[in-house]
Amino acid sequence: MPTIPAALMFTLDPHSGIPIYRQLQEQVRRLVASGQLRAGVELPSVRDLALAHAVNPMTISKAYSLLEAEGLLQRNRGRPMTVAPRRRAVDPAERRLKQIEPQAEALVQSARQLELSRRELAALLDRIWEKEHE
Amino acid sequence: MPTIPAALMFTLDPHSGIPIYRQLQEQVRRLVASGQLRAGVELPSVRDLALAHAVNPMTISKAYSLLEAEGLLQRNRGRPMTVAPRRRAVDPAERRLKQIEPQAEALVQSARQLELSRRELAALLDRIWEKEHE
DNA sequence: CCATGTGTATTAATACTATAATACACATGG
DNA sequence: CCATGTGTATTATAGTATTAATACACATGG
Repeated sequence: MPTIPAALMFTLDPHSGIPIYRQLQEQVRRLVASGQLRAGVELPSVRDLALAHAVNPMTISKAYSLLEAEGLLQRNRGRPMTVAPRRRAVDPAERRLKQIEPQAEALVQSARQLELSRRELAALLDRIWEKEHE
Repeated sequence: MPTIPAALMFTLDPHSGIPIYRQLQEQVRRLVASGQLRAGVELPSVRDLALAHAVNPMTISKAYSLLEAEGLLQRNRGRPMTVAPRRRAVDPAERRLKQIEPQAEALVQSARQLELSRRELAALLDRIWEKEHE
């Protein structure tokens, strides 16, 4: 039996303006890319996730379906979704950096529009990094 | 006559998944907060912006209306929108940092889910910062 | 066998986003 | 005066996002 509710691996905010299914989709992508979700691992059930985050089950299912279409997840009839077997177990750092790049570019643009210095931005990120140390 | 098309102050991407009107809204907020758009300055016309970014004029108008409701912009019948008079000309760094915080938190979360190190993230941001040096 | 657990398909309803084509009220400069 | 420039209101259409309530097919453990 799972002692830690796996449904809490994810952060879903219905009020963030970003579609819920896409929040989930991107987080799964990252956890798989980093190997925190390895091939064969079962994902939280649609109903559990939906319940834990007060969201409609079909919204979760939509994310799962898209991830299956991407080849990241594998559907198993009557059984939980699993992480699909992959060529590489873990994406090399270069690929993972590529994945986060657009988000980083957007942040830099915001910082410049706010006329923050590079050091102010770096300090902010350090502070947040510490605050969320696991 | 304006030599530099002011419409290009903004970056609008219809395919980013973020509503266009909100992209514009947030960018204006930041430029005002930093004083790059000072009180009294006229904003690009709805039609110019719409044309320059291949977007519907009403989408721009929606952003302007929301910004006017926020008190950041001022409508002048028959005349271009202007930046509203403000108590402070420029937000102090603290307020500007507050404004970018959620975006920074999201980036840190992504980096952690990708199991990037703090230094890898910092290096990426430095690289992007240099690349977009004005 | 069957209760319980998977994910999914279906259909309906609602809200938000964006486009489109007009039309209007107002201000300004020639 | 009036062409031209503002922003806006209106109406309609389309696509997307989300919720909701069922129902189904399959797998597993007792």
